[in-house]
Amino acid sequence: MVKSNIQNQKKIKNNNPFKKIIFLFGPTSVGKTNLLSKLDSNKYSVINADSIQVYKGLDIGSAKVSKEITDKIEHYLIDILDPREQFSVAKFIEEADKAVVEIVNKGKIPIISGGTAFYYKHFLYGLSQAPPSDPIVRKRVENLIKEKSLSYAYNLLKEVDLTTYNRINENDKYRISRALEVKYTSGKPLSSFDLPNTYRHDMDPLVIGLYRDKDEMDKRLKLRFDIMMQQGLLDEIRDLKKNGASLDWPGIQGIGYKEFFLAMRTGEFPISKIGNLIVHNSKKYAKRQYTFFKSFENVNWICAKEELKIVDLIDSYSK
RNA sequence: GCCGCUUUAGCUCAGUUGGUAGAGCAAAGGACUGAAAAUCCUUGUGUCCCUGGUUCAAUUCCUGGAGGCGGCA
Repeated sequence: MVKSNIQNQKKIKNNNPFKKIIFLFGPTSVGKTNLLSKLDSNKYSVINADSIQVYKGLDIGSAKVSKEITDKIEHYLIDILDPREQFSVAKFIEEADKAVVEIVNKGKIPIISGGTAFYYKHFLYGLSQAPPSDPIVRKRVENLIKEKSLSYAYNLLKEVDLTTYNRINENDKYRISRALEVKYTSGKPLSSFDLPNTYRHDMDPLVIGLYRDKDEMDKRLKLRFDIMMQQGLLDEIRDLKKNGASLDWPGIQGIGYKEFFLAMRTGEFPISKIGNLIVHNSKKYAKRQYTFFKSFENVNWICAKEELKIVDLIDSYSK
């Protein structure tokens, strides 16, 4: 009995679909998509880890992988949600887990690639046991802040969760809201839920971080906007508008969309100005991504220009 | 040509009743507990346009000059 249990465990371990898994991350516009298109589609499939590219109809502004590339190499978690629906890390992990199993069952190796560092982190380590967001409670907290004030909410947090209160800043509305929300839905403070600090599923991943020089990044981001315009970004925005899209749609929070919808709200201003803003916001975003990625462990940092080196690394890991 | 306003951080501008100065944006760095393309934090020495004068002390007051903006010719 005991023996067969051990054997069983061993069997599971050996067949662990999560054992071999590749992470290819880097900031927006660094050249992830181009690299993926160079890989052997019989050996690899891609799982998208980008919080905006999951949305249908947000193609050009999100710099989504083209149909050509998804035809060439299989992609998961692209176009899975309507832009008015809320995606989340939890959904990402759930869907990505399913995709991993599916890919491995096909005899291929999964590559998780995209720019959302938050998703990687929790895919690797898992989430805490804290309750998921409850829209009703979230709304309640939001109203509380509106009626009283943020500092009132912050002081409330001090009463119910001193650890979290000390950890987050008094102006961080986002996190103050979430911390209160957890308290109200579970009755327990957010800080009572520990964050895991080991990899899930006994993963032994290959983690590749792509980078590029600042000047080059800036040039690429600027060029990318021009290409988006050529591809018909304005038509895409117009279609979205026609379908009722607005700033409160989760998908419209994406850079390349929110700037247009903001401009529509505050009164028209020139496309060139919107373009400059989009490029500027993308630069700031890229910087935040680097900062987050730099905090990750076991990363093989490689310049995105060294394509051969990267492909070799992936192939030798996959043997 | 005359009159008025103006010149201070990379940009837009505060300010100092004379004791060499500070906001926003930009830039750089950082954080990240179920919304993360989100949210937030830290970092400000700069010939205070130039020149001469008054003064213990001038970016500040006065003289002259240069640039910008506006008005009148």
